[in-house]
Amino acid sequence: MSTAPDGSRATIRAVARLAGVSASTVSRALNAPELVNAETRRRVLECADRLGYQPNRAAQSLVLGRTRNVGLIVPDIANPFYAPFIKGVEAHFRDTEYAVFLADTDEDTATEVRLAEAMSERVDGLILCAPRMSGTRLRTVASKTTIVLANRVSRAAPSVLLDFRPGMEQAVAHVHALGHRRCAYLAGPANSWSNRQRRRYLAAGCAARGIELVELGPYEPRFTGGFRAADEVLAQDVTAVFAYNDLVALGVLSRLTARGVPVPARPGTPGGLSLVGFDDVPMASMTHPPLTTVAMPVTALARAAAAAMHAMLAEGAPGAPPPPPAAELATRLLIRGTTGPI
Amino acid sequence: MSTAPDGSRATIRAVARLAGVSASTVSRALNAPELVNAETRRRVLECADRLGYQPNRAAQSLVLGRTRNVGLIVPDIANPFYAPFIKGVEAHFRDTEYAVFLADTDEDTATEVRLAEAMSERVDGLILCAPRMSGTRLRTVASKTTIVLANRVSRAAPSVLLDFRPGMEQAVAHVHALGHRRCAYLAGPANSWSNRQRRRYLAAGCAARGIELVELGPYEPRFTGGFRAADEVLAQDVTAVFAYNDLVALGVLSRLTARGVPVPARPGTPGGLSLVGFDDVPMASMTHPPLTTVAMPVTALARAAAAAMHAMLAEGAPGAPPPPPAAELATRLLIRGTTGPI
DNA sequence: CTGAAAGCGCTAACAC
DNA sequence: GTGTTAGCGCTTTCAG
Repeated sequence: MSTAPDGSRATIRAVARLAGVSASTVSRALNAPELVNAETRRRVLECADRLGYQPNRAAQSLVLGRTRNVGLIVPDIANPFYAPFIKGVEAHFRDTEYAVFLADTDEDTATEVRLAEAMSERVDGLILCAPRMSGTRLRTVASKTTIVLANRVSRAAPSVLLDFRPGMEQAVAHVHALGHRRCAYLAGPANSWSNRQRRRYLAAGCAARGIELVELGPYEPRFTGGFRAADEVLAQDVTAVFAYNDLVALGVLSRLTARGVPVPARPGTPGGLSLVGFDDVPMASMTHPPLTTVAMPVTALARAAAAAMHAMLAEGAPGAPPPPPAAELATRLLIRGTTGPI
Repeated sequence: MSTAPDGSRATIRAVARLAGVSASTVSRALNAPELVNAETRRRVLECADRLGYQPNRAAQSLVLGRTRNVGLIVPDIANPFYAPFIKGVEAHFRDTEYAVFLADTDEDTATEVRLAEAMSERVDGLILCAPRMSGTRLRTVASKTTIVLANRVSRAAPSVLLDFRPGMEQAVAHVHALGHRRCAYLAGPANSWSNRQRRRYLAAGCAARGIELVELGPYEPRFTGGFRAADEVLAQDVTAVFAYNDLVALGVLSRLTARGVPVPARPGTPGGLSLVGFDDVPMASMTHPPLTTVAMPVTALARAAAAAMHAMLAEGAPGAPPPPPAAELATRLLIRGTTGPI
C-alpha cells in the first residue's frame, strides 16, 4: 500500500532504513542510478516500491528550487479556437517530468492578472496565450517566472506568433476577385492583439485594392456576438463581411439565415451577403453552407510555445531568459461555401 | 521590485533583518496578525512589501503539509458541456487561498489515470468529473488525496450527481404524447456513467409507455459522431431519436438537414424525424430549428462539487474522508423546435 | 509579545 | 560506492 498503517506517507528515511542504506543512497538510486551499485540499487528500488514510496514534491521543490509544473493561461477554454492550443501544449508535456496546469481567465483582464500571479508562485514557467494584461504587468510577471507568450508580442518575454498576413491577404484578394467593393469588419475585443492584427492587415489589403472597409463593433467574440452583429451589418450597405472569428461568423450566419438573407448572395437576387471567418474551428466546416475562413495552424503554434518553454526551462538559466525567438506561423484562406460573387 | 539585485527572491529572514525582528515575528505578522504588536506588525508588513517578499510556497507546503492547490480533471475541455462546470469550480475557488489546476484527459482512460496520479502529488484535493477509470484505480487515487466525484458514484469517494430521471421521464413522456412509438437511442461511450444512466431511464420510460426503443452506437460523443449516427438512424424505421448528448444531436441535425430529412417531420409528409438532445449546450438554442433537449444544472453541480471539496479540505481531516454526501440535482426537458407530432 | 531552536523531507557537497 | 553533514525557507513549539 501507499500509506503506512498510521496514514502517513513513507519518507526517504523509511526506505533507507528498510534497505539498510542511508537516505543519500536512496536519493541517488532514484535520481542518479549510475552512481550506485547495481545490486544496492535493485534492493533500494524494491524497498521503495514495497513501501509505496513517493518523493515529497514540496521537499524536492524546496531544495531544487523548481516545481516541475508549467502553467498555461488562456482567455476562454470554451472557445473552440483554444482547444487545440491547449491540447497541443498538454501533449508536448505529457511524458515529461512536467505537469501542465491550465487556467481560464473568462476573457477578463483582472482575472488574468490574478491568475498569472497565483500561478507564477507555483510553476517554473507560464505560457500566456493571447494575454490582455498591460505590458507593465507582463513585465512584473516575467520578473517572477519564465514566460512564453503566444499571440502577443512584448519585450518582456519571447513569443510564438501566428503570421496573419498571408491568410488575410488571401481573404481580401478572394473577396475582391468575387467583385465585392464595400465590406464590413466585425471587430473583436478592442484590447486584443489578434483584433488589432486582423484589422490592420484587412485595412491594408482593402486599401491596396480599392475596397471600402467599414468597421463595426466591437462584439463579444462568441456566437451571440454574431447575432447582434448580423443585424447591424444588414443596416449597412455592404456585400461581404469579415468576422472577427468563426464563432462570430457562425452567429452571423445563423441570424442571417433566420432573417432569410442568403449567404452567399444568390446570383441575380439582391441583398445576399458573403461571409468570411477566422480560426477554422471544427464547427466551421459543418454548417450549411460551410464557412469560408482563415485557418490558423494552432496546433503548430502550441507545439512551438511548448517547445520554447521546455527549452528555456532546460537551459536552467535562472537569470535572464535567452534572446526572444519569435516563431511565425503562416495562416491561409480556406474557401468553402459562404463566399460568392456579388 | 520583487527580486533582489542578484535576482534571488527575498526570504523571510531578509524581511526580518530589515524590520529588526526575528523570522518568527515576520511569520506571525503575516499569518496570525493578532499575535503581534500592531506597530511591529505595521513595520514588518511595510518591509515585506518593500522587498517584494512572497513566501516560498514549497517551503510552506513542506512544513504545513498542504499545497493549497486543488486539481480538476475533466474528459474534454472542448466539450461545451464541461465549460460551465469548469468555470463554476474556478469561480468557487477564486478569492480563496486555493488555486485550481485544470487538466483534460482527451476522453482517454489511460491519460486520465496518468493525470490523476501526477496531480495527486501536487494538490490537496482532486475533483474528478465523470471519470472513466476503474473503481480499483479510483480507490488507489483516493488513498493518496482527497477526492470529490462529479457524475460518477463510488464507495471510494463522495459524489455530486445529476439526477437524470426527471429530465428523461419528461423527454419520453413528451415524445410519447406526440405519438411516437418506435424510437432510437444513440449511445455514447460504453464505459461512461452518463451513458448508462441515460440508457437506463430511457429504457424504463419507454417500456412503461409501450415505446419500442432501438439502441444504436456507441458513437463518439461529438458533432462528427452525430454524422455517422444520422445515416444509421435513417436505415432504421424510427420516428424519433434520443441522442447521447447535444453535440451528437447537433451532428445528426446537420446531417439530416443536408440529406433533406425534415426535423421534425412535416405533418402529412413521411420520413421526418424528431430529435432530442442532452446537456443544453449554448449552441443548442441557436440552431434551426432550436434543439429540444434535457437541460443539466451544470453550474449548480460545479458549485456543489467545489463546495464539497472545500468543506473536506477545511475539515482538515487528514485521515478518512467524511461520510460521502451525494447531492442530486434535477434535470429537466426543454421543449424547443426539433420535436413534433409523428 | 517576541526570539531561539527544532524540524518538515529531500538533495548535494564532501569525506571516507 | 556510500555515509555524514548541512542546509533549502518556512512554521511552530517552548521559553522568556
